[in-house]
Amino acid sequence: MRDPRSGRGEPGSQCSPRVSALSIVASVPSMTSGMMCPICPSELSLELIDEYIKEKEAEDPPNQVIAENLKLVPRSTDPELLSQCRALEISPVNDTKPLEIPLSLCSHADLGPSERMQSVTVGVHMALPCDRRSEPWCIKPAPHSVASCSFSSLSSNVLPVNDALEALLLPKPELKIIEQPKQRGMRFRYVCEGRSAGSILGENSTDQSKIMPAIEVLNCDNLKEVKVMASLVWKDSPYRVHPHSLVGKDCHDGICEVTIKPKLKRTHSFHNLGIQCVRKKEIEEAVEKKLKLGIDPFNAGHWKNHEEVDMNVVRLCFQACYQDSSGNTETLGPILSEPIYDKKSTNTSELKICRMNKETGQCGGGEEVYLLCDKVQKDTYGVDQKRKRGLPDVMGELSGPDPHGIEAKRRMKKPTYKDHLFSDLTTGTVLPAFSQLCSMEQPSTSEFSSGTRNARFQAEDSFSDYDYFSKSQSLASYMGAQTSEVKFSDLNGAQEEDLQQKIFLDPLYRYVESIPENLLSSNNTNSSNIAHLVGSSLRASEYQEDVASFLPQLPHEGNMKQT
DNA sequence: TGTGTAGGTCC
DNA sequence: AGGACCTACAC
Repeated sequence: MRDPRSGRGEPGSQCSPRVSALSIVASVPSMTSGMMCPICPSELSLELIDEYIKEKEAEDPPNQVIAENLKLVPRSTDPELLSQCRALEISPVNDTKPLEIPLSLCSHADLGPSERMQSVTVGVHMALPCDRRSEPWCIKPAPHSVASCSFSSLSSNVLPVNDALEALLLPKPELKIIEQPKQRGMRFRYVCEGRSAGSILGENSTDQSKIMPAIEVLNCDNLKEVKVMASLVWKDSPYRVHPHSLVGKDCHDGICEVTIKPKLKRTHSFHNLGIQCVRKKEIEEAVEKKLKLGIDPFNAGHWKNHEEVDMNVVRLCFQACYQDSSGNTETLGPILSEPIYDKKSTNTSELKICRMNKETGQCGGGEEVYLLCDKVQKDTYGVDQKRKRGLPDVMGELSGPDPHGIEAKRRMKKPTYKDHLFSDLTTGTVLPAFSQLCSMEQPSTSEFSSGTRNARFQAEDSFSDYDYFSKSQSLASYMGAQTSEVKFSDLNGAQEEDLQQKIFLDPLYRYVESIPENLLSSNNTNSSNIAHLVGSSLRASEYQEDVASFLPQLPHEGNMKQT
């Protein structure tokens, strides 16, 4: 068999049609056992190809570059092969039209129909549009790149013909991100913090198993080495260079450079890659420095209004370069990771529930659960999605026809607010912020305005944004999937009207919905219909962290306390 | 001028 | 790693 790296093979052996920088079209109406493959080292066939190219060169001068660069060396005079090779046809090639080589001489007697046609169009290599000429991945595109550098570099003076054809027919190397960075959870660090900037984790990383962002270079088996560079760019187009820097292992000047030896390993995991942020007043200086070093993957250039840049989010940008078999430098990328958000920033970190007034609810519904949250965002992260789920518009109520909740109170009789707080002291944790509100009787949303200033602001934030509760979606989804139908009449003592009052925390409400009928028998008393949020023995601050762990155990009965 | 908040620093 | 603190700035 043919060695994919050396391009050497045994005459007469079978080989698969290769595709590479040129489009190779194998149109084989029929295969004859014992035929020779022109791609394998069958010198006579190469001679014929050479002759054919010369003919085409005469007919088609614009493709002269091909004929100049591709000169084939005859090595065989096998008459049988000669007759087969006469069937070879090569069409002229230009930037848009693929070179077609019918592989009618192949000895693939056992090829299926789908294997007889192979065609891949690979255009002109995308050179990086930047001015970092000193760096290998910043090569300006040639004015008239014809079917890539790897093709134009073919020269009989430099390469044996098999290598030349190998270069033509191998798939083009490709740069790929195989492990995206974790988007949230890492804090950008200032230089003044005098510490490591930590490590960007991979999206699949867990506490038990650390996984780092990783890239892979595909189709690079024949390459000695591939240099990979990572830098930081804006989250959005035009993906300008970001003032923040990558720091850590293999980093310098705000970028990270590593060398991959594909014969040993085609992948690279970026360990100890941190993000060091610059102060706002240092943005311009940082950007200038990078641009002077030629770090500008998308050639997005200079930008004057430094307020434009979002300092709380970056993308990793990967580029790679390698030398082909003729010594020409080829580039891969740039490719972009998913955005990485600064954990410290309120605007980009995940919402966190710091405190909640209770973790249990009446099965009859109609209760309110109050959450105090940290990292409440004022952009619209996740809001639209959750609003579509039909959660109540609490802030909207304040500007609605019943801002004080008087009409709402008149319509329903619900437990007093004190009841909410103290109805189940065995599990609920009444926290200071709420204790300031305890004297109020069942407040409507607007009544929070009459609380202490601190509590009011916390409450407003919490209520307006409680639906950010990131885990609630997965919880709600799970519960949605588990929901069994509950007839209102089955709920002992509960009125349909009560049930139709959605409580604030949607997952809890769905939880109530999901109560199996056998737990809602007429023997139950009103007070027994208490739905407990699983993990309610946790302090509220611990609750959020634990949601994920209890989700898989959520069959109804096991998570429902009867008190 | 008071207040809240984002940015930045310290521990 | 992440909370606390300080400061500058916007409103």
